[in-house]
Amino acid sequence: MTKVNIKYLAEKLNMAPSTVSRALNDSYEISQKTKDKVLSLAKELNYQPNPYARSLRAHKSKTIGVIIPERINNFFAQVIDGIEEITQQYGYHLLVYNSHEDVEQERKIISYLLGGRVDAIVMSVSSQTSSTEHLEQVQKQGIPIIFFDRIAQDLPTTKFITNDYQSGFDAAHHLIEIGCKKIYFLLLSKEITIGKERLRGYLDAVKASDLSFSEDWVIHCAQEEKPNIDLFKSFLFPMDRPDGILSSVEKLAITAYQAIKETKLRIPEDIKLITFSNMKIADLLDPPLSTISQPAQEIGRECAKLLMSKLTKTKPSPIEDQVITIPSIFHKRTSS
Amino acid sequence: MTKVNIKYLAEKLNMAPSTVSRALNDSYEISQKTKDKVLSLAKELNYQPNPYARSLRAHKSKTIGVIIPERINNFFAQVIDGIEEITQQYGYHLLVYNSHEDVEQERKIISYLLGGRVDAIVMSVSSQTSSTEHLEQVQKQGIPIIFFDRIAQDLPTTKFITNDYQSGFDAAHHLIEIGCKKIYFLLLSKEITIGKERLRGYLDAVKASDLSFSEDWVIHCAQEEKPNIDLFKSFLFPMDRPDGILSSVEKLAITAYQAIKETKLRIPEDIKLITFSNMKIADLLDPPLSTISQPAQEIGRECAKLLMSKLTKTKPSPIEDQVITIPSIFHKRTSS
DNA sequence: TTGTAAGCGTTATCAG
DNA sequence: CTGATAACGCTTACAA
Repeated sequence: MTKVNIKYLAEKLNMAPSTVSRALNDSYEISQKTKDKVLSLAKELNYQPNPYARSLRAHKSKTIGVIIPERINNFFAQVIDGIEEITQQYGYHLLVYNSHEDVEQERKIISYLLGGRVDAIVMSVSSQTSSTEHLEQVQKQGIPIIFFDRIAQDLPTTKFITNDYQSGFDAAHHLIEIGCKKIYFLLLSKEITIGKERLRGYLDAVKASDLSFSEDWVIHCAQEEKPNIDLFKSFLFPMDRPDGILSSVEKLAITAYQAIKETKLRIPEDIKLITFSNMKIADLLDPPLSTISQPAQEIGRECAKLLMSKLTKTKPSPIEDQVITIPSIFHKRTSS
Repeated sequence: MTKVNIKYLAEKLNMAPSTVSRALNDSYEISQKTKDKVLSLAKELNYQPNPYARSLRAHKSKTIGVIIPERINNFFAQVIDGIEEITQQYGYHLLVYNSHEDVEQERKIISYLLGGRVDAIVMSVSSQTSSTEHLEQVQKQGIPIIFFDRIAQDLPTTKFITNDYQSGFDAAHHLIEIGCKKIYFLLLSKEITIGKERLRGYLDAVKASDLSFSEDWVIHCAQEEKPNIDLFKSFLFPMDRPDGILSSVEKLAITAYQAIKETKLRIPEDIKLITFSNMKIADLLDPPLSTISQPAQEIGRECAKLLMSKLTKTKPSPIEDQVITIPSIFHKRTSS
């Protein structure tokens, strides 16, 4: 475990460390002969530059922090794949954190990242996140932070979302068109923007129809599966049950499927269901599940492209305060 | 974007940087009064230590590198959650990389990690990985590396796996018991250990029976979905098709479901199917899919515990060369 | 109990 | 074209 560093190479070669450094960085002011000597020894001894010395010197880490609220979720996995696809082309690394939908965790993670560990942050906020002081902190420290999907609306930065309002509207409208009279909306949290927007679309569609909407059509769900199962069964069993469900996130739709199975109701005959989801196997469910799927990889790529363009520019321009919308796609399947 | 560092604090407080440093680190040789002053100013100015300066000095990064072959996969997501659960208790960070089942990518990632960027690596090798020079490199550099699930058998280190042989045997045995006469085995790659072990279990079970086993019962699949669909249909259509399938990984089982759907064969009447998988919603598939599910979170936790115990010890002991088995669980559902 | 100084590995600046 | 030197922010002997 000999530590081969620039100094060591320099000694071996009878050169100054600075010369070695320049040769390694292919500086124009070094002769080809010297470069060759240095490179070949470096290769032979398997020299690897110390990233932390570099970071310390350069004040940048070539590392991006990614914070998601849930890891076991295709959507977020796809987004990260998209981010990585771009960032790795620029030699950037990804520090990935799971906030588990918990603001406290989120705050802690943010505080870790404040010391310059990352050059930028891309995140989707937890469903509990209402106050955004901790996120403002990040900006104050001069660390670029951008959001996707679950965004912090008030922070002046770029946010990537899908057309949540329109998708919510369209999905609800579709349910109405195929004959649903009582359509429930499954909401994970009223804090998060996507929930709000999807809900708004749903509400507008329902209210524009001649259905007799009532506030209790909007179901405020828990994070955990157990209470949700009970909650869902409580409104599925009675005679005045809904005949349509629009779920704002995949997790709740899965739970709904389970609850419906237990009630012996049939999909889509007795109850129709649509959900926002990036599940690969919606086709294979019983019955195939209608989904609104988000362009997850693309969202990730766009986030990364934006950051890379900002970070690799010598004269850094600030990140614009804007919302960029990448449309989702509705996949009609048997469940609706 | 004022950079508040120790020097800056020291100036403000009229103290030496070393005093501030010691106070921040709660050194016993600093008076309570001084500590209070330092801490309060640090808090006020929101001081965050520079992790890279620390890393450079301490020769450790408090960072673990995680390499997986696929991110959109519940198993790996769960493992990472398990790892993070433990490492964050110790203040460690996770650099996560996706090799996309590609050895070249894997090599590249490893080379990034060689410079001391991480204190240890936990990984699952790509299905293409046969030679392991690049992994030996890591050990030579003195960086602890451990494996889970897809292991590099020959490297002297700790590997966490599940009882792949036994599970393969049991699943095949189960298929035989419920009447299958011709059981195909879906193999992703003959390079990876889990494939080999699961296959070995399957082979032993089949050969111990009175089925007329033939080599072509073992299907060597491609990485991509398209060719696999065609491959599967090519053996599902003929009269002498199999009546049982054991899939060594989730991805192939999904593809098999799709192919079977297209052939109009019925599961489980015409063909029975079992797969290794950590899918949450096997229950909701049509029909519910029998799975062998691995204790993913626990595997992650165990990997992390081992590393943490090694890394946080002052007198570091080497990582033992051993294979630790954590058993999988068979969930019988309708598909078998 | 506090201060001084050196060094972790790199690279930019300034000389030569 | 190459060498010496300083500095990034932090910690730790060693001094006081």
